[in-house]
Amino acid sequence: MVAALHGYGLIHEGWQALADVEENGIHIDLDYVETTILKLDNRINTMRSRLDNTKFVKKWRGVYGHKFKWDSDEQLGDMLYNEMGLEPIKYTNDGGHTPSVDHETLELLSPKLPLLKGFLKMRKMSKCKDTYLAGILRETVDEYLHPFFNLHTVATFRSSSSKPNFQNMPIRDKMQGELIRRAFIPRPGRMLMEVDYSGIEVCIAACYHKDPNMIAYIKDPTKDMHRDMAAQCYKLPTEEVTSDIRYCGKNCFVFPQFYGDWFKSCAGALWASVDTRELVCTDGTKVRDHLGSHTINLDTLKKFEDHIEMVEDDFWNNRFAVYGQWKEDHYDEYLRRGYVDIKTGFRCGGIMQRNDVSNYPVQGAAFHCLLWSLIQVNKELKAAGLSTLIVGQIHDSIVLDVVPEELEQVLAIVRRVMCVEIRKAWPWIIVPLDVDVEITDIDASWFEKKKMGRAA
DNA sequence: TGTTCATGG
DNA sequence: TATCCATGAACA
Repeated sequence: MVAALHGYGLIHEGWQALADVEENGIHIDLDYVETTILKLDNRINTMRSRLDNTKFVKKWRGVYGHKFKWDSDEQLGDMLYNEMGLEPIKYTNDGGHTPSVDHETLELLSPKLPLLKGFLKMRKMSKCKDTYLAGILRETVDEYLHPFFNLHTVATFRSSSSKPNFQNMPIRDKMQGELIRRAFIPRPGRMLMEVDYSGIEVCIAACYHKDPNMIAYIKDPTKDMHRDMAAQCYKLPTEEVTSDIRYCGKNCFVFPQFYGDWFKSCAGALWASVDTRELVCTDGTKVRDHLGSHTINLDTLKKFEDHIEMVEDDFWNNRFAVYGQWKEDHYDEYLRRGYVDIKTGFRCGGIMQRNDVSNYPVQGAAFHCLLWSLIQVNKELKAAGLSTLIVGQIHDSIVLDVVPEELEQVLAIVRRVMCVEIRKAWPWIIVPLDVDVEITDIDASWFEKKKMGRAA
């Protein structure tokens, strides 16, 4: 019943389905947006007055006079590194000429200059006000926001979103997530639901390289790659790995390695996280003390780098040797042919960096799983005469505005299409695909979404 | 117009 | 040889 879509057809039907999504639009609490902009404006002004009384800002104003600007990174860097004589920690991407003033840097400098914490808070508030709330307000018409979902802008054949970008609304920072996502509400009497593919890029990568150990990790629910890698990186037994420690293994080692990072960079990030996240084992031991207890091998960053170099070697030449070999073979194939193909019917050509050659086909095909599903779900919702609507899409997730009475039927459609039908249409998907579902109460905002149990 | 920073997957 | 893909605001 579900026809296989390929290449052009996928984009054509995807574009039609996303046009429906754009037309549907998402409901916005306009009163909330307007009052929150005013509130943030006041808070930012209050913070600025407070900072105006500090020696640092007085000096800054003295140096720059009428050219003083709160948001000038160049002026801030000049004050910190020239006027105050602070030691640069890292540099911007211009060949080592400009010392950075980004969040990580200011955080590290804040013990010497506590008011920098105020600048960091101000930046977060300004971002919320000027990028997100202002964008939502500017683009909202009659209480509905209609972000664009483009299929023609991205090198990997992923989608993008603009005016406003619906795909980078804050969520990692809880305060910012709440400020912005409270603006997104369901249509009256309805609920917002978000369905996302779990670990889709890892699953799709496995369809290319077919590494048996990776496939085992995906198929066996008792196995956990990120937990195991965190344990190996921090030299811990797996029972001592907390969700915080696992998070560091995932985001400081596993994903960077997949994208082509190398051990020195990973070691630095893993090492720094021990302190910045104050990692503590299940049994209460501090990870810093645990690493210190291995003084013979791990008492310095250099020794830790050596350790992570061995972990990296084991990762690519032992644990995921087939994956590692695929990366090499795949790159050689690109050098011979001058292009790489995506399993969903697209060709990436031209001059590509080594990492791009293995990353593009995975990123593209992973998104196409979401796109294929969105097309089918959209069709089935219409065919069944349901009033539930798709109102957004974020690379590996679909956002729906759900009529409560239709919830069970919608869930059945979504799960069948996303986990079952897609594998019939695309037999090259050789691992199971799973979804996570989050949903709000009736009339509750996007911020208040909660995980939904499998039973429901 | 290009750079830096901040936000997401 | 050295972390992938985006959008967007402010500044110079």
